Amino acid sequence: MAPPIVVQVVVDKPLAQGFDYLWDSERLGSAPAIGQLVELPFGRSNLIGIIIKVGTHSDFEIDKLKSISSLAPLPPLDPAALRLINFASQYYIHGLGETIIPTIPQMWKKPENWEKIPQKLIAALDKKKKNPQQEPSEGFIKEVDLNVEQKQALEKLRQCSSNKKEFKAVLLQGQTGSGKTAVFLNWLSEVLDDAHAQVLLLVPEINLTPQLERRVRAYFPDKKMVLLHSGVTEKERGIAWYEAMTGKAQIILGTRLAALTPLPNLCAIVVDEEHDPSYKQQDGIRYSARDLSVWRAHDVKVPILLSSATPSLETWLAAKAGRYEYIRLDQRAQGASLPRVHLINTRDPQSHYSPGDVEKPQSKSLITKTLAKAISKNLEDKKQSLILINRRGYAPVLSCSACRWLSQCQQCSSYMVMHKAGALTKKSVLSCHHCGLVKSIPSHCPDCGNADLKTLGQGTQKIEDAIEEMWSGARVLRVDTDSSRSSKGAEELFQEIHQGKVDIVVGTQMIAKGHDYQNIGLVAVLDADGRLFSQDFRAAERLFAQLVQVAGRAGRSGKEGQVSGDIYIETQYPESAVFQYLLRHDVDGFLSHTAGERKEAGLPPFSYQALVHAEAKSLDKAIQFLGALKAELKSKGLISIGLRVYDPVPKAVMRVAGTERAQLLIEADGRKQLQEILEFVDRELRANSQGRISKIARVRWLIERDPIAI
DNA sequence: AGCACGCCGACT
DNA sequence: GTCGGCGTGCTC
Repeated sequence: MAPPIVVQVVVDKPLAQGFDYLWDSERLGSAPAIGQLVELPFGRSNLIGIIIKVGTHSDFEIDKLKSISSLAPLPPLDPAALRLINFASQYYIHGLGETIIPTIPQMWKKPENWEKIPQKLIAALDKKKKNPQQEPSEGFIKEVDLNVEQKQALEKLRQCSSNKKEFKAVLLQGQTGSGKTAVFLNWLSEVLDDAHAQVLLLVPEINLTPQLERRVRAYFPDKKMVLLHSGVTEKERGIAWYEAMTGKAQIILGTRLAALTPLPNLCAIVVDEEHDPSYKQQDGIRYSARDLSVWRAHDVKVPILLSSATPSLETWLAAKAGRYEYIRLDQRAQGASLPRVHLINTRDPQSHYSPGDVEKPQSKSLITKTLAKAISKNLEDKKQSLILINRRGYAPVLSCSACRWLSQCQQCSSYMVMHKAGALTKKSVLSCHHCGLVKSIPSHCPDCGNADLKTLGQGTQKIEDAIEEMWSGARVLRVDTDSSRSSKGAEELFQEIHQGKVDIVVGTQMIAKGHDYQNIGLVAVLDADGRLFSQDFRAAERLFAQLVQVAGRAGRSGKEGQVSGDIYIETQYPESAVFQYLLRHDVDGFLSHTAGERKEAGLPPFSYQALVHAEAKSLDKAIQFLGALKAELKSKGLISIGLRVYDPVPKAVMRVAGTERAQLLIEADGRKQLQEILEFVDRELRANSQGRISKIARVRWLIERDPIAI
């Protein structure tokens, strides 16, 4: 008798090993293959798993092995997809099973569906074919209509992709309005000349997909495009993923979660706004979709284009050093010019209203005199204004005027934010943005009974009120996650701006992303300083990118030709580098300056970092746990030259929803050194844990490679 | 992770 | 006497 077939599978549990099962070819009706999705009995439940090994041997006793119970009606994940997942698992120190299974859409994870899926799939695809979705298409710029600079960029890109089967990373750097999208879509059109070619197009957030989707449709009306992002329904996502992994879809447009989709005929990757922090996943396996995509392009030998107006320091330095191809677009296409940047020094009394001022508003103004004048002028010119304040709610803290009471959250080490009544909540409330706790507003101070409670600081709601009061005739719209959740969807709010139904928009960073408005004459940024002096060394880099992005919203080309807008930034520190480089629109100067600082301090990208996160009932336990880990590393002689292990510290927001959080920073001069120490840490912690919770003191831990916020 | 097994305290 | 607390160990 032939020896039994043994397959090894991985499952979605925080377990490092695979598990062996018997494969009954007769019952399952086919031979096993690596990458196949199967159902299996596990303990006393049934799970799904992916086959990672096929053979006849097992380290486990063969007659104690259970059998694979069923097989998904799905081709196996292709070898390149498995290599990518395997790399992600090793690089980010995360179990293979819990890396791979979460990338599969829900629809395919239910074995009870498997039998009926084939018919359903055929029906769904048939229906789509009969009623092709008619999205409006727009923004199609033919190659002949590109400007000289764009044509040169396109030519360079073509050279990069002309040698079939060669890896090439390209940075396409150009300010908003320089026509980066038109360049890469024209480039992709050539890549897509091959009828089977697949291209992966990544965008940071779903907000950005509708506009890009319409544009891609305009370029490729005959190509099959699928969308993969969190806004797509489970069923659609299951079908889109299937079409991508079987090579039926040519264009895969999505957010970071699309980066791990198996794509058997992948021929090019584009990462739009490559610097954007939302490419970094912040829970589960904390991967960077941009970094993984670069690895993937290298692995399957295809070109990858990274596009941005403000590249990440990592990418910019790689381009400068010649490791990446460097293509620049320095002109604004279609004749638009750069917005004028104005810094308003809020320490300067001249900026504020003084008692004698004629137009002095009744109440204390939240907006400086300079900015108020500019907004009035902009209203007269019949232009829209965008006011940015990166704080949701009415005020970030409520305080007692008599004692020292502040609206501290009971479960978190942060303050509860005051939200005024609106569609979302019937009454005004205090809300914690960390744990989600909502409380009614106390009428008296809980500590001293004083009835006079005051708000400190301001959020979008308070600014909205202030603006409505100052410009009573103007139509004001607030756009933040609260307003887009309660009344209308974000897309609908954006449409109102597009259609000119609004004069002044008040909102969070949300309004700055992706949407190109045609009639914005003024952009104001209130309270940008909060992020200037953050503990996080990347804060300035992020602030700069955001400011350049919002500045780009002003002064896009109007129908009448050249229109340039103004951007006003209120700050107490106009002399700081971020603002000074912004004033001159000097992206490269800022990056060069930042690179110098980082190099001096030995920070990334001149070193490599990882965090060990720890969560426990008490801060002491979390700190002690990390302290013991550090001591262990020291005693084993693992902290060698070029490797720094810092002391464990409480996190910036130390307590969330009642759990205390701490972290340990590990920094290495080389990637390999970091990999080795992290593998040791993982083995050590796993040996003393059940899952990711330590046996002693019950501390939940997690390793995070290349953290973007410290 | 999720779940059963197991060994000690305060309840019908 | 037993219900249930969570420490410990296992899942092929």
